Amino acid sequence: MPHELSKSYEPGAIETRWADYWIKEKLFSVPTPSEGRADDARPVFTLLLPPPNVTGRLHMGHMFGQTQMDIIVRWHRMRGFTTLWLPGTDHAGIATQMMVERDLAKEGKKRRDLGREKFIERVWEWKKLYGGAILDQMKRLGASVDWDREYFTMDENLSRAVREVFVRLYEEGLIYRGKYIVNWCPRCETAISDLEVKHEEVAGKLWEIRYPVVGSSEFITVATTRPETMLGDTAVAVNEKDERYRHLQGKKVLLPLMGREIPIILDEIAQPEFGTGAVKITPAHDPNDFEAGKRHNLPQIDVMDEHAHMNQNAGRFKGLDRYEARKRVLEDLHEQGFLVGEKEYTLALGKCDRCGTVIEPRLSEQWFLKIQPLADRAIEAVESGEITIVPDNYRQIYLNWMNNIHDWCVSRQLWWGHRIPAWTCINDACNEVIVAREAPARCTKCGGARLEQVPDVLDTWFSSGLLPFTTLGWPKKTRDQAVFYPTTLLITAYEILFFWVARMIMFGCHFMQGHEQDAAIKTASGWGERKNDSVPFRQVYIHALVRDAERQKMSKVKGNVINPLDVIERFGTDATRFTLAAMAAPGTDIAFNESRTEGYRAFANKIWNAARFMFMNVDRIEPGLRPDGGNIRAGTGESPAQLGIRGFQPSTLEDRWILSRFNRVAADVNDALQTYRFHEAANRIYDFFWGEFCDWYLELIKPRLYFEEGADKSSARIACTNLVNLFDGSLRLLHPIMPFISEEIWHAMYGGAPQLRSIALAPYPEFTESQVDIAAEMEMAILQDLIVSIRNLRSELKVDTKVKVPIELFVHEPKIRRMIEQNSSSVGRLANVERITFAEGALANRSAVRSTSRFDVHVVYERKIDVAAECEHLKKELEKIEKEFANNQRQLGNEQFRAKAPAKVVEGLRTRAEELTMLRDKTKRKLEEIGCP
RNA sequence: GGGCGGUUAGCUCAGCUGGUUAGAGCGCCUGCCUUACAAGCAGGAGGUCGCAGGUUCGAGUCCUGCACUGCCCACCA
Repeated sequence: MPHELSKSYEPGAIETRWADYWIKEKLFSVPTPSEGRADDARPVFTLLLPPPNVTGRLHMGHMFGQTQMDIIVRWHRMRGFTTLWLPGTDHAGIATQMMVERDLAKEGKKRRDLGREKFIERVWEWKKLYGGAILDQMKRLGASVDWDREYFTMDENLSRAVREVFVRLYEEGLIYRGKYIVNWCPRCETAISDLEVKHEEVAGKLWEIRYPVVGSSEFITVATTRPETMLGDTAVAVNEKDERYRHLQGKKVLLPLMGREIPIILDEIAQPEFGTGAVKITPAHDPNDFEAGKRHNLPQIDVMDEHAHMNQNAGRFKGLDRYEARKRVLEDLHEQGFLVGEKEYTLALGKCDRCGTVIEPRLSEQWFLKIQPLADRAIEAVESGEITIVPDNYRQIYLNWMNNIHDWCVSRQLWWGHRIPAWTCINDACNEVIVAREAPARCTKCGGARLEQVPDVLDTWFSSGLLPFTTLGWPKKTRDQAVFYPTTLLITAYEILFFWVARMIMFGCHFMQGHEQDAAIKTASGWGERKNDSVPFRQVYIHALVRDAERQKMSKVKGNVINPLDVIERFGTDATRFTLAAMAAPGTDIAFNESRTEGYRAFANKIWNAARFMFMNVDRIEPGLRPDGGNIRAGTGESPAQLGIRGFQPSTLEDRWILSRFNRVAADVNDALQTYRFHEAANRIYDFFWGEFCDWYLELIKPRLYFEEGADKSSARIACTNLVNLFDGSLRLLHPIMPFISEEIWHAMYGGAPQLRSIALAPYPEFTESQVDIAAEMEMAILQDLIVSIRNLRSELKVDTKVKVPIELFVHEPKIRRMIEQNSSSVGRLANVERITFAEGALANRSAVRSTSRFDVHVVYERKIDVAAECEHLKKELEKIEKEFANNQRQLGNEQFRAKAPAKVVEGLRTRAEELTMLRDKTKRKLEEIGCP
C-alpha cells in the first residue's frame, strides 16, 4: 500500500485529527500505579499545570508556558518515565465574579438584586457555558495532559480539602480573625491582599494644613497627600527629639472643620526631616497610623463606607465620594485659612490589580493567616536545596520576599469562592464564632441554635496553594500521593511566583510534613536530592514573558493581546510551538514575532516534502519498508546504545557522516532540554534537519535511489533503509516540539502496524557513541568545502546554471585525494561539474581558483572574468587575511600567551598561521597574475 | 527608595563556564520553476558587540562607572 501524504502541507486538518486521536485513545492518561506493579520500576515525572482561570481565554502567555511544559513532558514520556501532567482550572474568585457582574450589568442588574444564592447559581451557569473554552484551546495546542484527572478548584473533594485546611490552621492558632487595616477595593467591595495591589507612580500633591493649638495662638502644620482623611484624625504626632515641638508636649489641637480637640502625641512615626516634622494620625485610614493609634490608645474614626463614600462620621461631607470630599475639604480649609501649602509630589498610588480602582486602606474585620511559621519552613526548603529554583536569580527574589512577608489576609467579601467554614452565633448578644468542618447544630458557647455562616469567602490563591496535594486525594492518604507527591517540576511565569508558588511551598511543607514518597519510586534525575518529601515539587522553572512585537507587555487594556489561535490558524500549531520554543532562552522576555513563525511553517513544510520524497522512493524501491526504531519501547531496560538509530547500515561516507551528526544533535538536544535551553534544542534540530539532512544528505543519496533500469537494487535498498530509519529518529527527536507533523509522518511510515499507537510513546533518541564517526565528519567537511568553493567560482564566473564545467584539483594529501576520488560523483552532482582532473602541483597562480589548506580547485571556463571585480574581491580577501595574520602573529609572538594559554589554543593558532601564510601568498600571486594595480 | 534584566547585522534575536575567523531567521542584492519542496535551490552584501575605564597572554563574554530602556518590589505623611 503506497504511503499517502497530501501534496501540500496543510497543518489545520492534521492537527485537529491528532489532537482528537490522542484524547480518544487516552494516550496521556496515567492510571494510579498499583503497588509492586512492573511499571513502578519506571521513574516518575509529575507536573502540575498552573490552572488557568476557568472563564479565561487562551493568550500567548499561556501558550508559551504550555508549550514549554509540553516539550518537557513529552520528552520525559518518550524517555520512559511514568509521566503525569495534571490539568485543571481555577475558579478565580474576583476575576470570575467580575465577569458575571459585568454580564448582569447589561441587564441593568447588580448582584445584590439577585441575592447570594441566585448569583452563585448564575456564576455556575456562566462557568458551564464558558468554562471549557480554555481546555478546548489547550487541546488545539496538543498539550499532553491527563484529561481523566482534570479538576476544578471548586469540585466537592477539593472544597472539602480547603475546609479541612482552614480548620486545621485555625486549630493550630495560625488563622486568626480581627479588625485591621486592609487593602480595600471600593469597586470590588472586598479586601485584597498586598500582592493584589499594584503600585503606580503618579504626580500628586502634598498639602500642608495647620491645626490651631488649643489655648495658644500657635499652629502646628501637618502634611498629607490625602486631606479628606483629616476628618478622621485623632491625634497629631511629633518626634520626641524634635526641638521645634518640644514645648507643645501634652497640648491639644483643634481639628479644623470638625471642631474636635485631639492630642499632640510623641511618636517616632513623625520624622523630623520629612515635611514639617508633624504628622496627622488617622488610625482608621492608614496602616502606620493604625499602629500608632494602638500604641497611644487613640480612637479609630472611620469616615468612609465600603464604597469609599464619606459616612456620618464625616459630618457635613457625608455622602460625598472620596475625591469630591477631598476637593470640598480643601476648599473649606482654604477658605478658613488652614491650608497653608501645596506642593507637587510623586506618590506611589496603590491600585486594585483586577479593576485598577485606587485602593483605600480600610479598617475592617478580616481573617488572617499567621505566616511566619509557614514562611520559616518555606525558606528552609529553598535554602537547603530541597527545592531548586531555575534560573538561579529567582531564588534570591523568592527568599527576599519570604523574609519580608506579612500576615496574609485570606478573607474576601465576595460571593464566588470557598466560603469560610465559620459560623457566628446570632443568639442574643452571644456573637461566638465557631470554626468547623461542617455546619454546627448549636453554639458551642451559649448552646443557641441560631447560627449564621460567615459571609466571606477565601482568597482564590488559598485553594490553589493546596493543589499539589489536594489533587492527589488529600486529606486521605492515597496511593496517588505515595507515587506522585512531591511533583517533580513546576513550570510557571514569574508573575505568580509569590501568589502561587510561594504559597504552595508553605502549604506543602506544612501539611505534607512527614510524608514520604514510596521508596520504590525512582524520581527523575537532575532534580535535586530527595531529602524532604513534604515539598510540593523538587524544582521550579520560571519562564520569561511574551510581549508583543513592540516589546510591550500584552494586556487587554492596551488591546495588543495576540490570540494564539489566530496565529495557529494561519501557520499551524507546530510552527507556533516551534517559534515559542526557538525564542525561549531562559531569563529573557520574548517579543513575539510573526515573521519567525512564518519561517518555521516553512520548516514544517520542508519536513513534509522531505517525507514525500522519502515515501516516493520507498514505494518504488522497497514498498512496505518500515523503520526499526519504533519497535523498541521506552523504559523496557534497553541499553542507551539501542536507543540511537536502529537498522541503519552505514555504507558510504554520507551515511557514516549523517549518522554521526545525528548522534551529536541527539546529545545536544537532550542536554539542552535538561537545562531548559529550549531555543538551543529547537535550533539544533532545525539546523540538522534542514542544513544537513535535507541540504546534503538527501542530495547525496539521490544517485543511489535513482538507479538505472534493470540495475542492481541492493544499494538503493540500503539507501532506503537508512533513509527511513534516520527519518524515524529525526521525527522522534522533533516530536516534543512539533508533535503533530511528527505524528502524522511517523504513522504514515509505520502504516499498518497497529501496536504502535503513537510516536509520543516511542523512545527518545539518545547519544550513542558507537555511531559517532569523527573521520567521516572531517572528510565530509572537506567535501562540502570543495563543493561550496566550486559553486562560488561558478557564481563569480557567471557560469550558466545548466552548464557543467570541468575542474582541476590539487590535493596535497594522498589520503584526501583518494577520498575525493571515491566521492567524485557527489562533487560532480552537487557542484555541477563535468569531470575532475587532478593536478600534480599547486594551482595558486591561476585565476578562477579557490584555495584552502587542503586543496586548490580551478574551474575551467572560458568566460573572461571581470578583472576589476576579481581584483576588488581579492584585495578585500587579502586585507582580511593580513589582519588576521597580524593578530595571529602578535599573539604567537607573545611569550606570556605561549606560556599561559592552553596548548590546544596555541597549537590551533600555529596551524592557522601556516594556513594564513599559504593563503596570503596564494592571494598575492593571484593578484599579480590578474594584473591588479 | 531598593532590586533585577536588556543594549550584538536594516528588523527580531542566539552566542553556556573568557580562547583561533561573532552566528541564525526575516528583509535586501544576483542567478535558477534542477523530476521532495518557489513556503524552494545556489551565491552575495551587511556588525568599531551602548559609552568610558579596568583585570587578563587573550574580553561580545569578567569587574567598575555612565547613558538609554524595560520590569519587579516598597505601610515614610
